[in-house]
Amino acid sequence: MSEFAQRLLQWFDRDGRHDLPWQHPRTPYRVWLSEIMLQQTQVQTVIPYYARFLDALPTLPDLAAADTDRVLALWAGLGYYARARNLHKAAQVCVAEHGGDLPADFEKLAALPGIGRSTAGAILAQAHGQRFPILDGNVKRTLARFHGIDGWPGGSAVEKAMWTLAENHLPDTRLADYTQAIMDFGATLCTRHDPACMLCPLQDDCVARREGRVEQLPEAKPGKPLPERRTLMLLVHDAGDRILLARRPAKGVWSGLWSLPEAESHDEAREFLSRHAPAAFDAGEALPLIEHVFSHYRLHIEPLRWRVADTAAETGDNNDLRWQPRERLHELGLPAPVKKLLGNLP
DNA sequence: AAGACGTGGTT
DNA sequence: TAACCAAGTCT
Repeated sequence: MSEFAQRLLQWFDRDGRHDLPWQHPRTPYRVWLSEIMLQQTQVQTVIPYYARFLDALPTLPDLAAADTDRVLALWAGLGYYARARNLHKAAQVCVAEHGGDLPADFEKLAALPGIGRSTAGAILAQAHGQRFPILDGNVKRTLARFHGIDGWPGGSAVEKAMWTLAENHLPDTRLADYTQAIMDFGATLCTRHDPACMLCPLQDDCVARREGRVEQLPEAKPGKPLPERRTLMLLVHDAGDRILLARRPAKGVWSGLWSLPEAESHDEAREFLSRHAPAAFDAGEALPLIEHVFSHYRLHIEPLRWRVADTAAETGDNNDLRWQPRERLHELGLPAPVKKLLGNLP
């Protein structure tokens, strides 16, 4: 076994994390769910979502049979909602084509929506002990430093080289532990800022350490200014404390979630109101502005509120609009700023 | 290849 | 506070 893997495994046995919720029991479904939730998301954030999700949908067939709105409600707040839609879809494919189980074959696994090369490797290694590498942010940071690799790891050339290195470092045994070990190593010791090099089992052979470039590697993604966008959010509620919600379109941000109806202008808002809540004829009450920051743009939200009589509680045959009782908002997935806005409503 | 896709915490 | 960061995948 390579010295690299040997040292990581020894470090893991003493200093790794052995009590994460998805480690006991380490079934394919539980590992899969954890890997999807953990994409671009930290352990501390995931844990409460993971527990709630698994409690509601304990098995893969449960997930496959669940209503989409229920799945999105369980995911709401975690972000990157395509993960939830793909998870749901993949579960249905597993039931339809793989006997209700996640396939234990790399090609079949990676063909499922939401499972890329790294996640497929993570599942096979952790749930089945198969010998596949992963290449997540932890591994990229570890390899960039250990080998002194320049360039942003998101670039294709650097990433390709790193896949090869990741593969070459794999041990012949203990693949589940090794996979967890290198993630724990990156997450708790070889951290982005202030890594604990003094405690590092690889410090003697680390190129970045030797060259004093630990804080400089890996190179950051080339930055760009955030574009700004704005929208009006129309908060219409009736005397029965029902709130008019609109389903987000299939394309774009928050797709599939339920949110407040939006308009680009006050004229457009007035037009929407005249169609769906004709009792609201005044200008609407301006609520405090909200600034919501995404990874790719900054959104300025101008919320406007109308109170209408409950006679307005009709949406006709429009499936993308509904009057939702306030006490049943938790049954639907709402975007974080919308959930916050409705939760803070006086 | 580069951008879309969330959110909350840290610096 | 603005910028950066965290267990990627899809198009």
